[in-house]
Amino acid sequence: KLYINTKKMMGPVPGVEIGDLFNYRVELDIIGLHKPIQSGIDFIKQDDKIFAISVVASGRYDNDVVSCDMLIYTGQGGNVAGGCKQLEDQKLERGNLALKNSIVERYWHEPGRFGKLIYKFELRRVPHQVELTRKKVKQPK
Amino acid sequence: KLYINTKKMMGPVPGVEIGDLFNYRVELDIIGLHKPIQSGIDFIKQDDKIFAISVVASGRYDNDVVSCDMLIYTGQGGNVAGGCKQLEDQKLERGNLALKNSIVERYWHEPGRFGKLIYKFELRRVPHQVELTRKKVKQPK
DNA sequence: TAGACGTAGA
DNA sequence: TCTACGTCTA
Repeated sequence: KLYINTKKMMGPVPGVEIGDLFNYRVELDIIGLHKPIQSGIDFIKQDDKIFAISVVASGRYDNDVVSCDMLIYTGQGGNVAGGCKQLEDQKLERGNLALKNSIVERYWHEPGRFGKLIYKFELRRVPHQVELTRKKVKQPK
Repeated sequence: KLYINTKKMMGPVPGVEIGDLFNYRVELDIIGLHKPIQSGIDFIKQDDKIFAISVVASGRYDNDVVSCDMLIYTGQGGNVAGGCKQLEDQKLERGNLALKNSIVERYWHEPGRFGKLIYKFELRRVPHQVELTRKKVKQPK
């Protein structure tokens, strides 16, 4: 059972369970799981500081799933409009800064495919989190 | 009253009246008024030739409303991904070619703001078409 | 695979 | 105003 959430908040989203599958980003927006329509990192401001509350890894970026418990998440920024090419170094701002301030085990930056700096964030599964079970979902045409 | 149309066709779309207002491009898609989600020119292929069946002028391009009966519609192409900058000459292909093949009074090309060629298409209202009456619509937040 | 008059939020 | 792990069709 899903609820409609319009406000951003930290912590789990009521009605969403581990393994839930979605077809479109706007679905995440509607149920409040991840509000940005395109951006991969959602964050909120608290006490003049920003904190990440959710990330999306849809496969568009070169993330690295080290194990079922660890994900190396690629930072944002530096891309030309429309994506594809890294034209500038990524900076520790916006989503990248929010990740640093909150849920990240460790982070660093390294040169990417086009020689520009890319931030990497090591995300770890919550200890003893219930096991992921992929639910079947009807795919669009 | 609106109908759901899934097939592209020439001519008027049942249920759509002159002056109807829409908030989102996807609405045009759903009712079959204009299928492309982003592209401004929709077209179909007939007898190995493409013909334009609808255009969208949402204000993003530098169109020129000469009068309530004439619109100078800007062609497509040459833009960097994400829009904004004209990097190459537009070509007489895709939507531009489709417009040339169908509903256009006359067309030409000229250098745009960035010195690259831009196609212009003169569109004229159907003679004695019923007058446009803007309908009130509730705007999103 | 690339092109396209998108969309919402910071 | 600019960014952003979109989304569809040709």
